[in-house]
Amino acid sequence: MTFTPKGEARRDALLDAVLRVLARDGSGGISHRAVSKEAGVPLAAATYYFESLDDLYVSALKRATAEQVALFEGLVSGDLRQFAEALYDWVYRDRGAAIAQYELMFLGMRRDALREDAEHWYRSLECALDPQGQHPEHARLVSMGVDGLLLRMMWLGEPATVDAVEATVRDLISATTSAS
Amino acid sequence: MTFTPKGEARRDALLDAVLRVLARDGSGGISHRAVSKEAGVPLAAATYYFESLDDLYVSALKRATAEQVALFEGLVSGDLRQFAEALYDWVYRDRGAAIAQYELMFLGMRRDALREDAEHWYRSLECALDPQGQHPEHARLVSMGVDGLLLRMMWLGEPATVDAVEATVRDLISATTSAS
DNA sequence: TCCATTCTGGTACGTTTGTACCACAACATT
DNA sequence: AATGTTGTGGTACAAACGTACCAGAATGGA
Repeated sequence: MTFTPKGEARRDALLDAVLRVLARDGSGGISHRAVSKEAGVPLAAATYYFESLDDLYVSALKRATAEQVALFEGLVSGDLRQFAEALYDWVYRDRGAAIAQYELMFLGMRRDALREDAEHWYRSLECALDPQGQHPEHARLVSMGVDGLLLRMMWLGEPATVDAVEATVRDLISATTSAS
Repeated sequence: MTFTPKGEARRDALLDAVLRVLARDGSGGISHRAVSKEAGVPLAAATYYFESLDDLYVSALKRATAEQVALFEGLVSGDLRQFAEALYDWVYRDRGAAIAQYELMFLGMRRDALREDAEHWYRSLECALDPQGQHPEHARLVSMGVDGLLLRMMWLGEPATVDAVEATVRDLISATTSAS
């Protein structure tokens, strides 16, 4: 499974397209034809670079997850403002993409091939909250809250401002500090 | 769209089948044929009682959501043990069904027809935590934590015992009490 | 330059899909 | 008993699907 640079580029274009289709139409919208059309490549390219639809699917998820993990891990620890901005941007900049990420999470629960990556993504959230690993129990509680916060943002569209997001994160953190 | 009692029973059987297929194969497994086969009725019944696949889908979600809401609302307020047991049973008794419920949540985010029900389900969690509506901000934070807890249970299989679930809920509640 | 590998893009095939249709059985109402 | 509504189940069909195939273009090392 080794490709030329140009081939690799086409492969990447297909993976990008998967994420766009996913963000636009949800997981039901994924098909060889839809993705290849979105990527602007012939149908056969999708079957040439990925041995099955499942492979295409899983590869795209792995990359999306890795990007998300990198985003979380790139956050300066303790900078709540930056953290809140990251959450805000992620959900509201492209709501479809954020929803897709969670849809993929649940897809990962049903596919062993994705489970490991999904757990990694999940735990990276904890690491962003507790980089030193000094308060694991605290991080655990806060990450639960942040997860719920993200769902609420996607769903209800609130908190609707960066400030409000930051305030909520601050509440979650300061609140659970006393219990850790 | 009114049906005879027997017709109504068949309709219900189809809705039940949707939930079973959903729990077993995920949202991608839903089709007229799969559902009718699962329900033990001919294909045409699925098209007779539901004007489209979307209608079947949406109707099943509405019922599943309503049941979930009833479960939450039936909880005796303040009885954390009972609440923890409800969460534990819901996730671990039939993990596929629990995952399906969340998959449907995300489906609801993309379909206006489901949005209202989804929000209702979501808010019923808050009501279970704060029946009197006396501490809305507190309930908001705790419900976020419980949401995250549910995801973690589905995903990582932890906390793995009723006691541990209860302890976590207790932590979430007592912790955020100080911030409300 | 030659040749083997890699990549291209069009086409084809067998399945499964959503949905429509229809002849008929069951039923309720008069 | 007659009649109109409602439910039944088999079948049909066009579309979309995953995937396989292949003739040839492009590419890179000998």
